[in-house]
Amino acid sequence: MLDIKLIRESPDLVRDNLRRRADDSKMQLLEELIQKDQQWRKSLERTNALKAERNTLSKQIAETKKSGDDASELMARSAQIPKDIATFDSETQALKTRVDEILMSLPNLLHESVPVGADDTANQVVRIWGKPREIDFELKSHGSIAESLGLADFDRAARISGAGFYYLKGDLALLDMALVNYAVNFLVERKYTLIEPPFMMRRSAYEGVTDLGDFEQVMYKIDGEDLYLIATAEHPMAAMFMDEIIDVDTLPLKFVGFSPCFRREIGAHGVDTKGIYRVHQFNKVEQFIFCNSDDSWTLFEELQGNTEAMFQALGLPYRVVNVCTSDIGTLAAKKYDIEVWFPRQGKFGEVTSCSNDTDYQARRLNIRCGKHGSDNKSVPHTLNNTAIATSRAMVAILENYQNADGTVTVPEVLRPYMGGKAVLSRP
RNA sequence: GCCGAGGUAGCCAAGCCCGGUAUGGCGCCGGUCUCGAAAACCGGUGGUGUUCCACCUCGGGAGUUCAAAUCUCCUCCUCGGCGCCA
Repeated sequence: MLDIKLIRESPDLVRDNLRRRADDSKMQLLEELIQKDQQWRKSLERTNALKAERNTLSKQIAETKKSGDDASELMARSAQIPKDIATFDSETQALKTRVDEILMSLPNLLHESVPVGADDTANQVVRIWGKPREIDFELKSHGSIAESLGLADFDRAARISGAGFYYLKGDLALLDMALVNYAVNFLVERKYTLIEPPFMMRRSAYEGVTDLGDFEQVMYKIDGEDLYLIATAEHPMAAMFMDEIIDVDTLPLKFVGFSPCFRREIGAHGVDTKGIYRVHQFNKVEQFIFCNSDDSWTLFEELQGNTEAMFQALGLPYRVVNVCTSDIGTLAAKKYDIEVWFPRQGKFGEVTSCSNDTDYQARRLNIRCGKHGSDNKSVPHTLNNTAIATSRAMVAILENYQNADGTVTVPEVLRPYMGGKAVLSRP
């Protein structure tokens, strides 16, 4: 959520920023917001004047009665006011409701370095790390590797849960847990506090952490309950301090969360996406930070550095892209994606996403920072980055580390988490 | 799921029966004092607006009333007990 004061004081700054997204409907909403906000303030003023009159009369009545005099004339005058107040009040509230509604639907201000573009081809490559292995045999897709080794069962999963689900078996299930443990240990060593969050959230909390469109497109709702399955551990970590004031001396708060992630939308199917590339459920280790506004750009690079260090240790070639205006979404001011090399598809694919949401997400959640009782409270910045989403990471490992004989080598850093195992083998 | 008790400012409480517009303590911020700190004392410490002023705020909503934290109804949430349970 944007600061309404910023919109009042510097509407052109907001307009110019929004123009970069080339979204006419949002621009119209902004203009409506500016207009309705002015009307709301006028309406509020009139309503308040009436309430002031009522309060004054009320006080006089109380005093008159206390001194034993007759207050019936004052009471008769006062009796007219509530009707007028009710009329003005409902008008004021209607305007305010609309103002808030628009405010919730406007996107964050973009950082100046975000590239402008109409689709993801405009994403800007920031750097490339590593070189794809030279492979002189016919590459298999991750799904057929896993199936032929007996390490995954997609058909039975589809029968009992539908497409987009999976059974992982034996060493592949172990690899999943190894990736989680590796990422958690890596970040705990760097002083991030491990969080195991709730896997479901109420709507009121969820509206603060994400785009309203996600409710229709992405999230699973529990039937008959006000509960949604989380799409990422980012969400419960962000909402953790909803409606609170964080003691400024404790910032920055650095967390590493672990959770399964549930998502309805899985997109296109195909021979290379059969398996665990696009799924309704996957495990993910996620980084999250609350910090002072001055520190967020430094910490943004720290989060990105953490994840790159892990993918380097895993020996997976990747590139980093600066995500463009059409692809960045509503919350982030800037976003880096890591795209790992998928040899079978012969292209880079997204495996992590690092966002600086500046004060936008915290304001939606009504989180402030400062000292209790002091005047200078402000809105903290929030940042999030994937550490490792195990599903995509496993696809990358299966494809990049596959051998001519159909086996898969285990990346060295993961072996301590797999009982020293160097090769994935049939159960 | 059933029964009970609760929800008041950053935290803890009072006020509710009997309606008259938010009371105290802790914490925190500022000041006095001090070489500095502690203590003590003084002031401040929810939100909004056109900020010397006014309005709103006692979980949320509706109602009664000139006037609601207080009375009535609805609703949400939390805690405790029972039930179920890894």
